Amino acid sequence: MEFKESKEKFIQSWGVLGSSWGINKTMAQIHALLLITPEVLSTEEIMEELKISRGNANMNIRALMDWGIVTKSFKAGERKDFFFADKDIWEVARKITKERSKREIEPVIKILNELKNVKGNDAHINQFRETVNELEAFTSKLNSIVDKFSKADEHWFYKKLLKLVK
Amino acid sequence: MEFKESKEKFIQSWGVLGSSWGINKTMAQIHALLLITPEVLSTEEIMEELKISRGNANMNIRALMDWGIVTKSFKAGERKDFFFADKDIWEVARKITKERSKREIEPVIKILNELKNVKGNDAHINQFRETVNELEAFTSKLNSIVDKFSKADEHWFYKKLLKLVK
DNA sequence: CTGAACTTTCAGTAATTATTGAAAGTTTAT
DNA sequence: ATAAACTTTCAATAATTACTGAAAGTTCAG
Repeated sequence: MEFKESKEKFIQSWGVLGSSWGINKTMAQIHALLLITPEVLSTEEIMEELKISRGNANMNIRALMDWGIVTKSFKAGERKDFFFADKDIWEVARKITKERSKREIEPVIKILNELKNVKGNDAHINQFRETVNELEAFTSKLNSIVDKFSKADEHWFYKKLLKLVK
Repeated sequence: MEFKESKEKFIQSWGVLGSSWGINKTMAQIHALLLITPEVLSTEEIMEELKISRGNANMNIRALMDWGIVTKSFKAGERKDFFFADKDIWEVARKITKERSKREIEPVIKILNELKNVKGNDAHINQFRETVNELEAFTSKLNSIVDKFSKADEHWFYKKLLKLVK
């Protein structure tokens, strides 16, 4: 396969994967492009490569910076901004995990904890309470694993996981 | 908080969580409703409770059955279908994990493996190859953990995880 | 068979989410 | 201070995705 074709396929696939995990397509594609590019890229270059508008590029680059997986950089004598992606996949996974836990899992745990306190004692309320309790326990456990993961240094966790998988 | 209010909040929250993880809102809400309902429900009852149309209810119930987390049931002397959700959260998580791995992760691994073979040797191609290799390695490892998880019996894995989190 | 009870499908529509592009804002060299 | 170079914002629009409801399909008791 030609490089150009491979590159397009890679960017395309990463976009699809992103969409199915609640990350928008363009954001995932910009990230993919930066991941495979050895040097830094300007907004213009990203726009051109992905055939997207300035506004779209700007917003999604910013989102990637908010997630902490893309960084702004400067070139001597140049006025515009350049960007590059953290190439360490482990680190990227950690940051994404942490961010999604914070944005999506923690608020749900909070709500589940509130809902535990519902009063009453017919079959419906009992089933409700049981489900909420189980979900809360499960989600909290999951979240604490995720948290451990997002704080661990690569080696510690990696070794543990490998052992787990054997 | 009143039961009715709690119930609505729960269904609502589960819908939001679903959306941000690529599961459609209604599907998540139907699942939430079935989870907290001790007895089986008919399509009509689900429609009524969630204020959704017959078509929508039908399609999403079917999707839940495809995922293996909702089951059709029959009542003696009644002609219509009734449904209930598997209440074992662990089991539900396993099934969802397995299904998403199959639908979303495995195809990506396949593509990454194809892309490993790109020929050439300038800086761009080298970076491309390196990124693709790392992503493939990472994703495969992740997937094998997920696979282990989806096959393990509750106890084995649970114990290991607990040790991990300590 | 027939038709009532029920389920499924799907074209049309609504709701949501993403994208554009031009205008406003900011920064910096002169 | 000015204006060129660049970035950000956001209202309008496009694209995508979800939902409705009526019609077609299926099943089964009589």
